[in-house]
Amino acid sequence: MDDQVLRTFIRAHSNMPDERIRDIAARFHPCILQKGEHLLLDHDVNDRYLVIGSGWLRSFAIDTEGDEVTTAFSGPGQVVFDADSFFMRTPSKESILAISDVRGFELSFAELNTLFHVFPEFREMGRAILVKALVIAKQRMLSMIAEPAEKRYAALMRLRPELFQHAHLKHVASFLGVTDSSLSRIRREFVTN
Amino acid sequence: MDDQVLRTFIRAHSNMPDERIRDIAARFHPCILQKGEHLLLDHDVNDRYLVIGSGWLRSFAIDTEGDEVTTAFSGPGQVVFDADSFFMRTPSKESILAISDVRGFELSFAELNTLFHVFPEFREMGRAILVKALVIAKQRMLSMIAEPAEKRYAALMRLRPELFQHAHLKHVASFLGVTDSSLSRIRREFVTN
DNA sequence: TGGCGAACTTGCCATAGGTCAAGCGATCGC
DNA sequence: GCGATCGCTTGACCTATGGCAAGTTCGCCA
Repeated sequence: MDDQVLRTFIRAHSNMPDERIRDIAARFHPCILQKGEHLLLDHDVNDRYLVIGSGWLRSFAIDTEGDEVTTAFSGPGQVVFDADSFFMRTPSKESILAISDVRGFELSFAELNTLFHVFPEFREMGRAILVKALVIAKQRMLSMIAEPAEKRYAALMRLRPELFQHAHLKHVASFLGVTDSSLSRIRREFVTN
Repeated sequence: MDDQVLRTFIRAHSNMPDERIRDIAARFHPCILQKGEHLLLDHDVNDRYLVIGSGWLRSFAIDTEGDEVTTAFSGPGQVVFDADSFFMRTPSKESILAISDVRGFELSFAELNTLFHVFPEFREMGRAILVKALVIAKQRMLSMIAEPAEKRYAALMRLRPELFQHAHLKHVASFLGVTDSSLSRIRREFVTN
């Protein structure tokens, strides 16, 4: 598979010269997942740092009631892994599942660390990605606290409309922090108004 | 001021030999803040990476309604800074305020980066701290979605009881994602039961 | 092609939590 | 020492969202 997507990804998160980007991209391995396959299973140690070329994945945790809570949807041009498990080498508290056929490029923890060591700019990029993940988590937190479900839905619709083409509404619902029934009612308002 | 707290902090987040820890600790500058003083003001670029020796700080953002939402309380032995602003050199979306007199040790962005460069183990520690912050944000997210306010309050009471000695209840309320009235009612249940 | 199950919707009712305004005790400035 | 202010509580009422169960649509597979 062509690693154009991968190079674009690296370029988007750093400002390295193209040659350096090519060197780094060459270290990744192609990865293929079929719809329904897991990239990571709850309780395993995450050892796959995946940059998505095509397809979508869903990350989710199990809450105290035993219900799934979707924590992320990831699509083309995004990286997906559980930072906690991956970097701390601990059993993961979430699972990551392919919700369509997926193609991409991946690295193991050891490989990523080697690259971090060899290319300081790539290490910087790694940090920037962590910081961005943190920003996203904090923003989601804020909107959970301060915005009503309807506004959160509208924002998601506006910012990530493609997501609705690939994910089931009940998973979008748990991502938004509402039940599927409530999401259904919210959507009705949007259609009729 | 004695930098014992600082060395304990470094030891808690890495496994460097004591000598190395001493070298690193020596690079920090003492920091003193009076109650009511800001460590960081909304819209400024955060350039202070503070390890708290004594005292408490509150981090908060302003929501779309213009109301404060408390995003963190930080006390002795914790580090406080806005990762987004600090590492990305962008205007901060939150403020950090001393809610009691504070003593600690700080580094600027430039100084931290120099240390990261000189001591690879310290750089690892920096990453571990980012990852831990991300884990905390995700856990809070989960409990926001899956737990009722009463359970979130009970958990906070259990895990960080000291916090209630230093923070106003209305700020604890916005941290828990409820109004001060609701928190008051929740607390009543806990007293009478 | 018929039937099953999954995804989604909907109605009805229950409830957690929000809003607003008032009360109340402690603290602070004068 | 006294009024103003602040932090917190409380009551009355309201709204958003949840829980549950039934209904609908649709794709998939026997």
